[in-house]
Amino acid sequence: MSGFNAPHCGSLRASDEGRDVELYGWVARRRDHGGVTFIDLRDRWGAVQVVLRNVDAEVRLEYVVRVKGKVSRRPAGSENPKMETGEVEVVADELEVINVSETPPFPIEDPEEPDEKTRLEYRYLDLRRPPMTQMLVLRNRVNRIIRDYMEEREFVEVETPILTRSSPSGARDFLVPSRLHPGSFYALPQAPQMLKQLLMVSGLMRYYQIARCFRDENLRADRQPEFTQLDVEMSFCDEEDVFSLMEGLFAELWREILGVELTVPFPRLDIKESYLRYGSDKPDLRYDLEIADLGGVLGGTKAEIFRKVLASGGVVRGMSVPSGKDMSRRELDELVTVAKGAGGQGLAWLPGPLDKFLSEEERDAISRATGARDGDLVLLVADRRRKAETVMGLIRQDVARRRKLVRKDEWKFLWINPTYLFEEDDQGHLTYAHHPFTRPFADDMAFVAERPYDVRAHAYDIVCNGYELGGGSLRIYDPRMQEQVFQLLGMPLDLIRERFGTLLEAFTYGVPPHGGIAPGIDRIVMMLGGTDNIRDVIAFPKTQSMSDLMLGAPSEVDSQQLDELRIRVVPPPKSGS
RNA sequence: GGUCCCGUGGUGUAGCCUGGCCAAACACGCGGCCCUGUCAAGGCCGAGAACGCCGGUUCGAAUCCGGUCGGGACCGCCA
Repeated sequence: MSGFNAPHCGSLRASDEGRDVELYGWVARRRDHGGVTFIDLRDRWGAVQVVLRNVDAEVRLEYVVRVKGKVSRRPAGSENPKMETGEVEVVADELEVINVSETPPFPIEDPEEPDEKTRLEYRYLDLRRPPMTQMLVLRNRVNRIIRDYMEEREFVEVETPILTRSSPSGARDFLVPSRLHPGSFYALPQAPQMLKQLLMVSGLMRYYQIARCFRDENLRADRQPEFTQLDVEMSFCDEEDVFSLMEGLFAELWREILGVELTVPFPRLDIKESYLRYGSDKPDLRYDLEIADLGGVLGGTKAEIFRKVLASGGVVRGMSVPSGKDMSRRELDELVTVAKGAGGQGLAWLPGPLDKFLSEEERDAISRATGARDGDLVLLVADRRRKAETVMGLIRQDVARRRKLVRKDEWKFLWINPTYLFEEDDQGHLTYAHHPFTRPFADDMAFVAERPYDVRAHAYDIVCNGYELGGGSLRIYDPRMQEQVFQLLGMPLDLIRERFGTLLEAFTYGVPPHGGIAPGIDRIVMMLGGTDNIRDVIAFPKTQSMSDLMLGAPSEVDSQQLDELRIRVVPPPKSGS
């Protein structure tokens, strides 16, 4: 028996009328009328109605069956416009149950989704649900379009190792112990960053890879410990080359998959402006809410809370909510909870309890700065700059969602560019915002000693509808500039040599100017598939606590394996003791 | 490391705030019977959960409190 080349259940159409077919699939639904029974037979391509009359067989949901019969046009009036195959049915004269099925732990055909936990435990059944199967197919189409696009432009896909060495980006590594070198470990790649730059030294000129990356950091709805990037690096390029390459790719994906024509080039937004106006480095521009800095208009305020914050170097930010005066106290309290949940002090609003602490001139100035009109409500946050921005950004999202201000049919792509070379770490020290090979604006290096935080970098993120879809930069190829950056960072020579030695040495043998980018494929598929859950676009994902509920990973291993690796496990301290 | 939400038959929900009428309701599914044109088929009958786990409060807890485990969202973290 081979059903491999059998016609697809989901592909039968009126034009197939009269064909004798043999179908293989799963029983998706059964409608037993006594004398006649209908089953919907499902395969990867869809489902078709099979008519069983005088066919003797016990069929239940999810049984695997073979059906022999004739494709017929359905009797007039009984067509089902809801099914792709609804014009036809297969009149069976033979039905074989190849395998029976237990009642599945959740219904395969129900549009209602079961609990995430159950889905992940029985992932193979979850993937049998048609929307999930379709998501896998979609992801495959995305990969294929990407490969075609890159190949057409003469990029070469190169595979890089999974067992590698810690790379110069800031996340925690996953480690793999070495049996032959006890006490030494491989690291799984956070990204093939250094290797793709080495390939530029190799003269490959145009590299790409659909690359698996691993980061041992805490998860979010759009973050998994292992994820896939379209890793790209190119020689002799400038930013415009990277931008137009990517704009072309996204335009192609959106056209092919959604039939949507994106407007290119994408707009660009300075990272500082993005934080100021939207409270985020990945703003969702499908709604118009904008944040204003109120430090200027409140410079001389007598209102204690604002005065204090400003005096200690903090900021006051405000945002007007159109017709927001109708917001209930309860709704405002919920916003306060959002603010506090993000670590903020709270949230104030105008008009509101604060009115009496502000002069009329101040209130007018706030209205002007935030663009508030009659009937609008101004939300205010006072805090350290970073915190105020985070809080305002979350409030902005929340307000947009609850007031239904999001224009759901829009695709708001933009580049976050330029960005800045350095940022402040926890201790207030200078540190690199990206990675230490990010190329600064050459002109800005003139004032690097005086105003290091104002030095712009040739680095960019691509953002769509509030998601960061990828980021990259042009890299430093001038050894003197590189040395200068390391010096500014105060990195000791031996540390530099240890972490970046290979790359720096390679750069002494003729390095071309180069740069790249790495869009996240999982998030791209999320956008195209219309889901906000990254687990939906990964066949076998992990939970928020990084468990695989189906396989039971991670698991303990037997002591013999540990002995071989010369590893001893120190049990975690009991909590409370 | 922190904050918040959730955990009730196979599945999805209700009940929980305002303890007792809840050995727990509804729908789907499941088992049986009837039915030759349905398509979330229909009709009748039936089985199935002491309410994640542990402890406490109380005369009495699915409902209140504490802890714990698991899932989710977010902050920190992470490109």
